Amino acid sequence: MDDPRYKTLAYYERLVLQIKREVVQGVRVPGDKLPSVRDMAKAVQLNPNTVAKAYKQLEAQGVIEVQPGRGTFIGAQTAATAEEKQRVRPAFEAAVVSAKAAGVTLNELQAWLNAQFEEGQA
Amino acid sequence: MDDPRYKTLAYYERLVLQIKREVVQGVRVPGDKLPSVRDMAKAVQLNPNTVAKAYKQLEAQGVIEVQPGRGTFIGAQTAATAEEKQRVRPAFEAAVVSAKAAGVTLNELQAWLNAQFEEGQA
DNA sequence: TACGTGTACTATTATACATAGTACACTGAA
DNA sequence: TTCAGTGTACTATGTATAATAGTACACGTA
Repeated sequence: MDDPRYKTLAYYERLVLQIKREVVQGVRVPGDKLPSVRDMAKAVQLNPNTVAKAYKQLEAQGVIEVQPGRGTFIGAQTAATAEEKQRVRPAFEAAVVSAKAAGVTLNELQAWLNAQFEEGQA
Repeated sequence: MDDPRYKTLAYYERLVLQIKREVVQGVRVPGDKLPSVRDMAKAVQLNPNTVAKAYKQLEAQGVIEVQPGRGTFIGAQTAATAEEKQRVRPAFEAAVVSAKAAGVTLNELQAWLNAQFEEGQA
């Protein structure tokens, strides 16, 4: 969250992705408390409303849980429901199509995919 | 290109993805001539400028080739350069992270990935 | 009570998207 | 040369989203 524009993702989208990465990599584990909207806003140099927007989206996707009056916490990593798969799959397939159109091979994509999951084991 | 908003992708982005799909699936092969900006605009019910924006992006990514005064053609599918990999990989990894955070397993993502490449063989 | 929490609301500014219309430079064929 | 077709460039307008600022509310805990 430093430069004027990242050209691809909005601020709140970048924050959403960053928190997802930390959860996936085990940096944040279920039950961990996230900084408050105001504290996170100071930490990442954003407006509290922008952070709230990111939190709201993460909650809608089941990544975090909001306990009114207490704060927000990392949710338990449950298996994906059919609805969640239906939400995530188009974006995944679009990324695959773009990569394939650019000339990336299946073997290479498999390597990228496995690398992402090996990170989580560490 | 039918409804008011697809909620995720802009019109020109959807057109870019659609043409990539057709190239990846073999519906359009290298050397094929794409409809002109004006004809495609009529076909997909969009403004010629919006189609031109999609064509421009496809050309920048090496998917199509513009021959001034003649038209646009599907380019030869070459191996991905280091720059192209660097452009495509972040989007792929972001999709993987979101899927993993939603609870999608590695096996399932591998299946989705393989399915996309099996389509191209048909 | 007092405090911290997420949330809701209005308002403003800036950017991107999509449209419309016009014009230009280029190529190939009549 | 002339003409049609091509991609491209430009200005302009209306809309939608993003990000900001500021204020206020309902909730749960110490």
